[in-house]
Parts: sequence; C-alpha cells; structure tokens
Amino acid sequence: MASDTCIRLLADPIQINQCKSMLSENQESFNRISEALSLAGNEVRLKILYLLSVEKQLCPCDLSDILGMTIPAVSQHLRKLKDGRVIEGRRVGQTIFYSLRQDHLELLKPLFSHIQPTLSV
Amino acid sequence: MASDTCIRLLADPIQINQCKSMLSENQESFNRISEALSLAGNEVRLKILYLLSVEKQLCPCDLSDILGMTIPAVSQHLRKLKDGRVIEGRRVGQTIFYSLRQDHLELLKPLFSHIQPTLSV
DNA sequence: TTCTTATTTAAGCAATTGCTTAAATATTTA
DNA sequence: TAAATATTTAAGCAATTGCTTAAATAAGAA
Repeated sequence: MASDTCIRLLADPIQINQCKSMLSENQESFNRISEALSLAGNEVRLKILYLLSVEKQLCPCDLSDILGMTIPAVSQHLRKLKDGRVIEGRRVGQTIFYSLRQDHLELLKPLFSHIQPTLSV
Repeated sequence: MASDTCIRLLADPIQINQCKSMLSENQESFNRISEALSLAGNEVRLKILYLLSVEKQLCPCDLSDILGMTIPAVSQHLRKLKDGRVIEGRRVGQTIFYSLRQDHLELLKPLFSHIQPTLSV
C-alpha cells in the first residue's frame, strides 16, 4: 500500500482530514444506504419494488407471472428485500402478500418518479 | 417453469396484464436506473459519489488517502462510475480530476440528503 | 388423513464483483 | 534523454450473486 501512495504536494491535508472524519462520522449512513441501494440496484428487484408501490401488495405467484420468472427465483429476491427490511409479508391462508415497508420508503420513493415520466392517469 | 406456475383463481388477469405492459413499456427506465443504483449500491462508490458532491473534484490519489485503500482499487471503482456515465475525468498534467456528471445527478442527489442529517455548516 | 396448492429452502453452478500485486501508459522534471 | 510521479490496466483469486432443479413447509380441500 505504501508504494502506491501518492507523494504529491498539491493535496490539501486539511481537506483530506475533513473528508476522512466526515466519512467516519457517517459510516452508519453509508452502510445503511448502500445496502438499500444494492437491493434496488438489481433490475428484477427494482421492478418488484415499483410494482409493489403501484399495486400496494402482490404475492410471489403474481410476481412470477408478471416478471416471467420462476417462483423460487422470485422468492429469493423477496427474501433479500425482506431481510433488508424493505418489504414485509402478510400471510392470508396459503398466499403471502408482500408490501413495502416504511423503513426505506423515503429513500426509494424519489427513485420511482424517474420510471414512468409519461404516466397518464 | 410450467410446474412452478400457480393455478390460483384469486389473481386478476387484467391487473397482471397491466403490470406486464407497464414493465415492457418502461423496460428502458428499469434498466438504466437499476444500473445507476447498482453503481451507488457499493459502499466505496457511494462514498466516492458523496465526496465528489461535496468537494466538487478529487483525484484518485486524494480518494485513495481519504478512503484508505490502494490506488488501483480506487481506480477500478472510478472506471465503473465513468463507464456508467456517472462521473467524468479531466486531466491536468499528471493528475486526473474526477467530478460528477449531470446525467444521473437528478437521480442521485436525493439520496445524498440522507447521509448527513445532522450537517451543521 | 391424503391430496393439492402456495411458498420457502437448499444444493449446485456459471457469472460477476472487488480486491491484490505486477506491469503498462502518461506526463513532468532533472 | 532518463528518472520520478500519477494513473490505468491486467491477471489471479476468494467471495458473492442469481439463476436452476429438487426437496421441504404450510395451509386448504377432498
């Protein structure tokens, strides 16, 4: 690592240190947000999240039909989203209805507005 | 796949088809946005993006110092961000200054507001 | 209880990710 | 020109991702 370090004089050591402390002060945020974004950063999961924001609730079976993929594939995405506290499931008989949680909704909602710019209702 | 399909009667076929066409109409958006989010969905890259939003421009060398990682590691993240048209580089002598591009800035800016809620300037 | 349906879980595997180290490419300075 | 600095690129590799298929759970219907 030492051999890769730049020896430049241009850098402002005060600026560098301010940046460093900013990072460590907000470590929690960076971790939490990057985790949420990595969940939404998969095309299938982004579709699921958007579908849930429009339809309020959907079961794995619906999502399998809509997305055109196998149930286990969908189920594994749902599990990740559930583990990340982005969605939650509610059991009604055999079927489990998934819906968005409040937790990260503030973070994700603005993203959805970029999806259907020509939405006419 | 057929054997995995649900046979349920609950589902509203009209709703399913509406969802399907919504997806195909916005395929482009889902692809573009999920790609941008997957870039920001890495903790190191999210930090780089936020640092650039604050400091306006930084070189790989600065970022290496700030992030505490090797130059090549930083450089490879910068390449991904550049390929994804999220940042751009401007060469000044030996050093290359990276900065945010306008392209996805509208998408990313709202995310940054969740990072330093207690920012006192 | 047995059968069917809805869902999850697990194992396997190819593809991707993100680092490491070493080498290559630019640019400036001596 | 040669030497030093800043950056990129490439190869290698462990870890992760996202699918597949098959099996395990869970709940309703016969």
